[in-house]
Amino acid sequence: MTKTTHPPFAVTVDLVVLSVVDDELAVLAIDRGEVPFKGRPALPGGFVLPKEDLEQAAARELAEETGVEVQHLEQLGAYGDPGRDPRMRVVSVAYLAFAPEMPVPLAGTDAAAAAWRPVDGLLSADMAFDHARILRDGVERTRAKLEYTTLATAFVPSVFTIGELRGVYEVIWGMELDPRNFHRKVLASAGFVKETPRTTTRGGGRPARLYRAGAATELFPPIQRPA
Amino acid sequence: MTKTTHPPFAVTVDLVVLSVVDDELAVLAIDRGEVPFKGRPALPGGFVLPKEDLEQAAARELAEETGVEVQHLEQLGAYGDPGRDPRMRVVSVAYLAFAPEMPVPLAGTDAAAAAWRPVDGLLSADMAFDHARILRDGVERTRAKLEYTTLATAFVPSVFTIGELRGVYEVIWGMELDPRNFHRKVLASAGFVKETPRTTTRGGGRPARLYRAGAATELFPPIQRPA
DNA sequence: TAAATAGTGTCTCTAAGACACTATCAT
DNA sequence: ATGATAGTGTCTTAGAGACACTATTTA
Repeated sequence: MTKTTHPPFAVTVDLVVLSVVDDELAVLAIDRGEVPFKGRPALPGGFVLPKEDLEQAAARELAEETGVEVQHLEQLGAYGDPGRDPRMRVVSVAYLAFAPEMPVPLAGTDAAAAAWRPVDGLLSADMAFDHARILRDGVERTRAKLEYTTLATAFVPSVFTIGELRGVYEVIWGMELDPRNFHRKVLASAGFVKETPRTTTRGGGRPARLYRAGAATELFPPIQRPA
Repeated sequence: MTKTTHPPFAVTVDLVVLSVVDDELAVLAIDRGEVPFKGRPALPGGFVLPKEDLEQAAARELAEETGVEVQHLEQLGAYGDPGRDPRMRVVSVAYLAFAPEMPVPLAGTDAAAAAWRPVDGLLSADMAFDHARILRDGVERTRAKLEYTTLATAFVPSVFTIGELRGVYEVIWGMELDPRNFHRKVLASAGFVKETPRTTTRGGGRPARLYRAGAATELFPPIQRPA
């Protein structure tokens, strides 16, 4: 390190929390109540406190602003262009998380406007700061991770059918998958899903076997994304 | 964002610059001249200036501290545990870069000790701060990227043989690869390498055709890493 | 000559994609 | 019965890995 004096920065965390709602990829967003970017959609987030680590800060802000709790937070990257916040020099560390379809998040004390919003609509809207870029990066990472990890199970309830799991892939990849080949591939990927004795007819048609998430976190063989 | 006042942080960049030197994976490291961690090996890096973006800061620090210039810098992640620097709260954004085998870096004005050091040895040594963790993350990212990108060509001179390219994979993955299958796979991956009319006997044995890097950045089909 | 590396061909096996076919529900 | 979704089987083809074999150099 150089001996240059260290200019002061603010450090924040921002959260990209994704879910599949009504067959659309959705993200938790708030409407900004203050300038700058007043009234514009933004990702939840806030300042890191002096004694907490970055991931703790992300979990705290998520709970405070949206009432949502997630199992796993994954760092997406740091965003620090000068001028990304017009008030001061801010470096934001973005985190990525996933939630199954769930009721409207409990609006906390902080930002009553927290809600699931379709990602496509939000990316066409004018998001605050560089949040559109962060969101795009989060979606891209998510699409890639579906291929070689068991991430899809984070988007469905604890008990689910193969068809519902396929729906997650279809919504996030934005394409239809062959139900028969998908079925075979999921069962062939060791530890992806674990059979339960139960079935359901909630999708209509022949009753579908219900599964739980298996022990694996990496998929082998992967579920490849068609070109 | 919350309306909490924003505690002051210092923001730095750290660099993981990898190369293959003498058939070993090596990283640019300096020896710290000051407390804390005086005399211990560390990654090059330094404070981000008020008006520069993070990647610019990384490129500047790399040039200042080591005299090395690289074509491509890739963000590895943010490291911000409280206590990672005993002097103050510092969030460091780590960048990853690659260089072909080259002479000892020109020691700059700043840290005359900058040198290529074998990664294995450094990870056993006591690196300053959390630099061992950052280095490990950088190596892991590099191993993964060899599979599905043309990254390996960044480790060889502009003109190279398939055998030399295989050497990069073998050193970074720490395993031997079948020369015949590797050869076939490289040529089968469209745009990975571009034939030149020349050959060389610098490896001994039958003269090997020389290639340049091709136009592709992603490999299809990938060069899969054996289990 | 032997030893070394370069390069081609061939065989087997796995898995991806296309899709025929059967199974079991609701209406 | 029809239509929907679930699930199995079969065929073709791409690509991974094992490895026999040939080519061309240096010592």
